[in-house]
Amino acid sequence: MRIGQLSAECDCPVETIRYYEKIGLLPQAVRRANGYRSYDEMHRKWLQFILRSRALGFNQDEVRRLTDLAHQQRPACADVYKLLDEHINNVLSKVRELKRMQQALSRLQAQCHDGTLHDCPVIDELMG
Amino acid sequence: MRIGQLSAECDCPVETIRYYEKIGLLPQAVRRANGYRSYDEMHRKWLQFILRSRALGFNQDEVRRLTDLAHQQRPACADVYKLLDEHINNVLSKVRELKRMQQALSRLQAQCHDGTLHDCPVIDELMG
DNA sequence: GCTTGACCTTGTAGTAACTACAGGGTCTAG
DNA sequence: CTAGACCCTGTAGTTACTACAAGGTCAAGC
Ligand SMILES: [Zn+2]
Ligand SMILES: [Zn+2]
Ligand SMILES: [Zn+2]
Ligand SMILES: [Zn+2]
Repeated sequence: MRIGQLSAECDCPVETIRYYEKIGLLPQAVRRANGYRSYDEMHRKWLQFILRSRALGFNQDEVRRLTDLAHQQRPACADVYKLLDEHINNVLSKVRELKRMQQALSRLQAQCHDGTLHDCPVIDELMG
Repeated sequence: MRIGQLSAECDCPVETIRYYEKIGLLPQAVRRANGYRSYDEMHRKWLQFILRSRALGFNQDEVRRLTDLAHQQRPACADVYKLLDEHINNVLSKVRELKRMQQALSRLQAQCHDGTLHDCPVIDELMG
């Protein structure tokens, strides 16, 4: 399988695949005589592993730790559990931060009275 | 007021102040004979305006639009209202995305059974 | 046989919003 | 007169990609 087909099957840009290889997340592709990268099912599995992890919000360092764990013959559940725990806490604190913003923003927006005012109090409040 | 004092008063790193000036968010500081930047109350107001906006999650482009509005003699409430509306929607969609992640992560974590297993099913699920 | 087009290669530069120096100048206190 | 705190510019690093530029490879069609 060449990179284009892997890209299509995993719905992941070719540049991203090459990038993951370059930073050592994805195992090196086998090279054909003409220099083209060649992939097999194993590569596809790893790429999907990475993509699923990214979709769950893990950053590159966390994905690397996950792949390291996955490379072990018997991945230690406790390690995975801890990694998930830390990450869930990160996600939850981002949610809290965004909700705080959203509430402050909605409170500000209410001062506009549907935008019918001619001199916006929001600007005044931001100026302090 | 020199940059150090402004930095201390606004709790904002000097580098960030210089950066905001460079990208044109903050009005140019007046220069003293020795080349040092000199600030007055007006600058402090604008810096705080920017910092408050950033704390509400507005990106640089949005902050620029906000400062443009704030520079008008009578800021149009409707414009501010719309800007807030768009931004609130961005924030809400980020919240939804993060909640989706958090739920998926918690579901995965539950499969670990408190990390007492010796072969982690999370890894298997991520591999697909 | 030759060309066209899709595909592949590398390497570099750009994005957002800063942050961290390196290498140097200025000013005040002891 | 010198140590230390402050200031200057400019460049490079961060994250996680994305977008070229410049060029090589290969199969199909004329
Ligand atoms: Zn587990
Ligand atoms: Zn995380
Ligand atoms: Zn308003
Ligand atoms: Zn926004």
